[in-house]
Amino acid sequence: MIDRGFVGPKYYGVKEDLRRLALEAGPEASLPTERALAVRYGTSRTTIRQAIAELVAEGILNRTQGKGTFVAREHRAYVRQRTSFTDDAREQGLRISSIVLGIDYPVADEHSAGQLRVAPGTGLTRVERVRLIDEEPLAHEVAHLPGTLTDLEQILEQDGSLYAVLAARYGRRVAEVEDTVETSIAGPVDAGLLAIETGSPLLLIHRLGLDAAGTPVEWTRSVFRGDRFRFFARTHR
Amino acid sequence: MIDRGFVGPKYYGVKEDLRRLALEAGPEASLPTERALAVRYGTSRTTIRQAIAELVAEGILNRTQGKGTFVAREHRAYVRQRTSFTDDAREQGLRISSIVLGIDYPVADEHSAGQLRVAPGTGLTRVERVRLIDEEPLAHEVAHLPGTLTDLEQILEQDGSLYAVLAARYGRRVAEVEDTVETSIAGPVDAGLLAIETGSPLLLIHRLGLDAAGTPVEWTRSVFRGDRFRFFARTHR
DNA sequence: TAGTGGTCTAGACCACCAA
DNA sequence: TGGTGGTCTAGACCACTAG
Repeated sequence: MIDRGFVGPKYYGVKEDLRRLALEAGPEASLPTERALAVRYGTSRTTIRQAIAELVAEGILNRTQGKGTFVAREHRAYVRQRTSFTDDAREQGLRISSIVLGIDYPVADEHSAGQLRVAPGTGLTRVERVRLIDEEPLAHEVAHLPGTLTDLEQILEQDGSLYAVLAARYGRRVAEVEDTVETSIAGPVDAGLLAIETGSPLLLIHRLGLDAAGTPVEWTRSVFRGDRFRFFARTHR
Repeated sequence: MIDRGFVGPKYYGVKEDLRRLALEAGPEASLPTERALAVRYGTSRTTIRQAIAELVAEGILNRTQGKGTFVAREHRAYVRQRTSFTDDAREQGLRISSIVLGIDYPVADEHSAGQLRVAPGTGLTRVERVRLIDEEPLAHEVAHLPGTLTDLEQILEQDGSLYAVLAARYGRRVAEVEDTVETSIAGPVDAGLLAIETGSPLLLIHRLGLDAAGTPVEWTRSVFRGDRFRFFARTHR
């Protein structure tokens, strides 16, 4: 609605041109090598890499050391419409799975105690997982549960839904959830777990699950791949 | 919970060291120049810039051409708890304002018609604004309203809240909103409007406002600064 | 005008992958 | 082994800010 004449730096022109090429070439197509692009555009490889880097951050391109640079499959389709990752995904007919990285039993520090509304020093159960959709890692989650639930591990392997296990085994039903959503940047750990590059944008979501009485049942910190995930919320005014 | 030994590339060590320095120095503190840091760390300026770039993307640092690099004021405190930016901000005691970039009257294309559930070709009112908090640009919004509301401009200047104007002047009350939240990357236009760098992470939010009968009243595309904004949602299961 | 960050170059070596 | 992307260098010039 406002006419914006704009001429940016050279890498920006390259970037927009590559974006167009990627769109035409379609998913899975491979791009020329960085060195070839540098020749084609009459620039240095650095300039090409700056352009590619931003397109990777936007989820348009993927690149793998030793292999090459490719047009990403476009599917930012996953939403979080209800309250359970498992339910959401099943509803969309997606094959979901989890890798349990670890379960341990720390005592509540000041922050987690405040979130879960228990006394600092209370025993907690902490579950660290990577969530996958169609075999692709999508999220890294650390859930904090009040109490020491020592038989959680075996149960979780059967049914990937933490909420279902909490309800069926422990009688803790989540009736309401509070989410905060913000952006974050992948550090090397999250980048490795999610198979993305350091510096990629993430959605950082903190979720507090409450039972019908308003008692906290679960407090989870999750990072989701920013290029694959879309958060959905419906609010009555 | 999982021990992760990690030694990254050189720029990553510099980055984490600068992060610590920034934390110690406190908000508004100025960093040494890139050239000075290059000498201090025994690297090239390129390496220093890569470290700084990621800290800027995380909202830890700001930099301005010709001035220098500074520790950002930490305040990612703004939430969107209710349904109106104006209400949310007032509730938190923040000074908010808007700049109306333009109002025009396009006809609905296929996509906006689908969102607003009107026939393609229907007249719309489009309002493009920059939203500011404490004089700082925070969001860039383009709202689409069904119908041709030609006297909107003067009214909006008096009361910044589009929702309030829609209710008071046109009897359209928003009873429910649906938000989708995803990440995006600032292009040059958004970067200029929001006073951030190209490539900075953004929260891209699409909001559909419905009245009590479920009729769409407003459909808005917003980009929020990812380093300053936190989205909040409460959902009953 | 001096100094800052912004962009770009041409090249080097490394880490990883596939044949 | 050859080719890819990943990191890094030493330097150049430009655009912008401030005194």
